[in-house]
Amino acid sequence: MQNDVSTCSGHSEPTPRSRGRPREFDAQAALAAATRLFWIKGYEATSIADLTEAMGIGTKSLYAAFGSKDELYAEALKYYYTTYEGLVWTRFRAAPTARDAALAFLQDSAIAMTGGDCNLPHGCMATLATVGSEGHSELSELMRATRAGGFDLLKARFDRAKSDGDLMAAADTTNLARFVQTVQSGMAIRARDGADRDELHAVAEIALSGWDNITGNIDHGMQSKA
Amino acid sequence: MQNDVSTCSGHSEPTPRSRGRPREFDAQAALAAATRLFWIKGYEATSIADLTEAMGIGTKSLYAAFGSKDELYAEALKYYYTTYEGLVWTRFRAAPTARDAALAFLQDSAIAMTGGDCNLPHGCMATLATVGSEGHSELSELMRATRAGGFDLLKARFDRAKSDGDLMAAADTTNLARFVQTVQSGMAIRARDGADRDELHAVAEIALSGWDNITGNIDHGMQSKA
DNA sequence: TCCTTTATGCAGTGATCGATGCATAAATCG
DNA sequence: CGATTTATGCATCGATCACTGCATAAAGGA
Repeated sequence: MQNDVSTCSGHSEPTPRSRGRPREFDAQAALAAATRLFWIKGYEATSIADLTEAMGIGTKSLYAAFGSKDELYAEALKYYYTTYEGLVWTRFRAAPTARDAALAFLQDSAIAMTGGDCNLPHGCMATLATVGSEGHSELSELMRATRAGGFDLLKARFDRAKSDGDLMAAADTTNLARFVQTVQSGMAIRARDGADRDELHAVAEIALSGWDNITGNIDHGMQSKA
Repeated sequence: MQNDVSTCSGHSEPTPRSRGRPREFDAQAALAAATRLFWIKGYEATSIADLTEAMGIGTKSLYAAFGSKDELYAEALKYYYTTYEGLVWTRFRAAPTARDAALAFLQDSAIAMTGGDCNLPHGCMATLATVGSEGHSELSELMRATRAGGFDLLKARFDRAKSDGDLMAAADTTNLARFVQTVQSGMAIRARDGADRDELHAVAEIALSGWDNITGNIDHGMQSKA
């Protein structure tokens, strides 16, 4: 159900160029290699030399095909998202209730962040990427937007659940979505630190164990202190 | 027991050197400036030139006082921890129950990660630091150990709660501590992305809203799917 | 005062960073 | 076959990286 991953390979002719010497490498495969490297090491710690070696091409070909390191990173992030988003969001989309959706999202995140069914790098590229605050403002904003997209999906699903009668009208879907997003972000850090799949699954389970309390009486069931 | 924070200022003579030209700068203040810079920008994105400017000293003095960039970072991390750990763990230690302790930890983390009472950098230096996987293996391990220390404190407190009768004997304190740690890690990422204090407080509140379900019947209240 | 010790400022070390110039190779088009 | 267009390999660019050598300055001990 979650194998949209099939889109990751199978590109034979990306753009049939009419004239000039044909490209010697598979741009999709090279992008996949670059994506994996960025995913593992992050933007700043990945040098052009690292990339050319992993992609199996020279610097001239890299710049001819992708323009610059920043543009390559942006392409890699897009590739990452389109290739692997299904791992995390497919069951979420098919879930009948908001709670099932949230649980599926966190459970599948636990799987994806610990390598998926093949041995993907651990952790979430979009969540953990630093892309230093100074300079790279475009990339920094792109990352932020990518992360914000996850929040939007969660909140939209929870809002829909209100129409379905699945969630009470008083439920704070914004804070609910923020909470789920925060747990997933935390799982990314734990995965990077070596957490195994069982640990992350347990976290997902615990995170939603108070769902009824949360969605029912979020504002008067807790004594807010601050 | 917990207010070692007093050590952050008030150092007049760190080590009364007997001979030679005296140091012209305040090593503690310089370390504080370096810590702040590392905190904001991370290890890789902070250059020696950035550091010397922020610390107000030359490179020769920096290396004479701290040895290398790696050693300076290790000192900064120690300074960060000893100076600010009280912000997050003081109320935790004084809390009468495990639940109160966990809530205090998350609430105070929300405050600390959004600037505290003065304008500290947002996010958690120990959680968000990358310190690239390659090279820097010592620093990388130091960061991991620092993060693991938080888990140990949480788990120890929850284990103690079992003796107090505060938690049921069947409660899974390991997964409980991992969950709280994961939520706090996620808060660090949200804070770096611009989340305000109210949002993080709401997350803390929601995270513990299922406490009774978690601690009481963690293993049969949920249907484990994976 | 002279010697030793430590600290500082300036200039510069080799290494690596991201990115390019240039000559050449390989394709299509006329 | 030229002519044009695109791709690649090699050498290299200037900038910046973490870090140091050297001369000098400022302290204590004799």
